[in-house]
Amino acid sequence: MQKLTAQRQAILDMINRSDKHWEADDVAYALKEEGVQIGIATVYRGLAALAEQGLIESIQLADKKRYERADKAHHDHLICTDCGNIEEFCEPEIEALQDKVAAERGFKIEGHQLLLFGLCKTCKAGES
Amino acid sequence: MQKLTAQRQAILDMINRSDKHWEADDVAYALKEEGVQIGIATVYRGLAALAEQGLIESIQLADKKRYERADKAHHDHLICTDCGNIEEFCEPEIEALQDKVAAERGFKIEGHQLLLFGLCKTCKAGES
DNA sequence: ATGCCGAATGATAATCACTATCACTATCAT
DNA sequence: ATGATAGTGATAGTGATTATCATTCGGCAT
Ligand SMILES: [Mn+2]
Ligand SMILES: [Mn+2]
Ligand SMILES: [Zn+2]
Ligand SMILES: [Zn+2]
Repeated sequence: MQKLTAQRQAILDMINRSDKHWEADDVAYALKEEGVQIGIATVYRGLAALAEQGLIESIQLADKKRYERADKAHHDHLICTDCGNIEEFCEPEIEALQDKVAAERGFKIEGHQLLLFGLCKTCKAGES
Repeated sequence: MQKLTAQRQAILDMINRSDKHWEADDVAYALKEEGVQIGIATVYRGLAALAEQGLIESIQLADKKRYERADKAHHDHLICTDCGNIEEFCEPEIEALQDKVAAERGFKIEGHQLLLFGLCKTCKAGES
């Protein structure tokens, strides 16, 4: 079974003290910054282990995974294709409709991913 | 500008004559099967070019891209985590709510991706 | 305290989908 | 024909992630 080692605790603390959506490299770099020595493979394994235990959340973007705190209510994401900023939103009506769609087909939902791509307010304002 | 070469026409025909969600390898293999010789890089480039021209649709799954016919109305996907089967659904109310969420934030939507993961009817029935 | 065992670590090799490079070819306009 | 432009295909490279493997750590039974 999974252990909460010093390295994993350091990763968990790092993620828990911000609202960022972290990628593995970011975590490794930030830990190195504050003097925690940890191999990149250990970061990947730690993130996977913590997510599996529900101590952090993971979201799958196009190419890479991001991790965030697990102590927030469920939400989905708006991703700015210009600056990369990620906003969060919660829309219970959408979730309910997803359940309806699945129920109609005899499909048992285990999870979902809703990503809205486009321009955030700031980037939209600065368009040519 | 983009040309509709013989290779790209072959890719397009292959995709248009089925309802599958193709990955690049599948297309390359199927073409080889029917005697069309085409390099894998050309398949990747052809798929990207056809999608850019709107002649086929692309969806981004966790790790790899899939391509499908473009002559269907917009829809999202239910993905069986057991057998890999992909079902389609269309739910205008969800699309409308997405627009509402974005509008509230001054976010300009350029695209979205909604994936529902879980067990299809068949796989749900055969669970232990 | 000592030894054992499963899990974790970290350096590094490997994987996998995809993209870049590059020499060559096909197409089209003059 | 000539040149410009885009495409092709073999292959090398990329980047995120995972596998390998020798070494180390953390309990726990003796
Ligand atoms: Mn989030
Ligand atoms: Mn589809
Ligand atoms: Zn932005
Ligand atoms: Zn299934």
